[in-house]
Amino acid sequence: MNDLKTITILFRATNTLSNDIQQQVNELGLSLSSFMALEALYHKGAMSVASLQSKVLIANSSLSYVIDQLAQKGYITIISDTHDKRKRMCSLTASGQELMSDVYEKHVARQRIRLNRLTDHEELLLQHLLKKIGLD
Amino acid sequence: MNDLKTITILFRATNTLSNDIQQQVNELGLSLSSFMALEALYHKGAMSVASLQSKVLIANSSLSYVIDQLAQKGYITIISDTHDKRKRMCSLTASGQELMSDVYEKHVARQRIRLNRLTDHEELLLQHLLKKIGLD
DNA sequence: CTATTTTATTTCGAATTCGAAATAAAATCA
DNA sequence: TGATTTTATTTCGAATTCGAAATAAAATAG
Repeated sequence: MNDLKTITILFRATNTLSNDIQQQVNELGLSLSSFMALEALYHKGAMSVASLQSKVLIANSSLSYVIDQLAQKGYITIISDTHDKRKRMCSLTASGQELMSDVYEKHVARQRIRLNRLTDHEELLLQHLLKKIGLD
Repeated sequence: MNDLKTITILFRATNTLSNDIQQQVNELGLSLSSFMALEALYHKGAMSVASLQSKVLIANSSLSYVIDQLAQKGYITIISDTHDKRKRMCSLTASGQELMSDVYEKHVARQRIRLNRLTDHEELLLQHLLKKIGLD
């Protein structure tokens, strides 16, 4: 192997999936980044901005903007940590919870249709191969 | 399988690779999009804006901006097609050619280091699996 | 205990990105 | 042919994104 065809195919696959998700979440008035932030909070519960950043893979300056948007829409609250005043904890509001419980199952169902083109064995294999090249 | 872990891993891997490439091409004063456009022209030769768009996977309005930047830097020329005046053909200038022949091999070498964590067989398998979920 | 370094986050300005509307030329239709 | 539709591309304004600098609090060092 001496070309970058794999990268082309990887980028193209990611583009297809993320466009599809983006289209869905845009109907909720959310960007993909915003949705991923909500998703992290929905599954892992309240966390600091830095923790959230490590989950959603966007620059810290961008994340400030994103969480500000989400707070303005009333989906999350951001409060300073009592013990470490540098930290600000993000958590879903009732409205954010409600949004995600309305929407998340449909999101999974829709994306699973695509992923189910693979057998369980193939899907695990794909995960394994992606992890190998995705580290660092 | 009933979760979206695969998508998380896919996005994370793509993020890692694209950040790495981005970092390299930023040193040349190029964005990832600009570099991908140059790459397409370098390998497939002159083509219309629409053809280029199908290769680089960015919105048409964004591509207008990108090729304008590249033209301003002197890496490409954009000329109207004589036969179909709607079309505008993009092609590398001598300077653009020179840039890519200086830089492309290093780019491949660097990315191959990462991809070579996989055997040839695994890499072909990864391509196969990604194509399955990447269609549409 | 003060000074320095590290960690957490935001602000700022600039670059990039997008969708929708606009423009213009080619193709098709009636 | 003239009218309409389709195709190719750009322009516009707004949203998102980033990197670098700024801010502020905690941790560490001397």
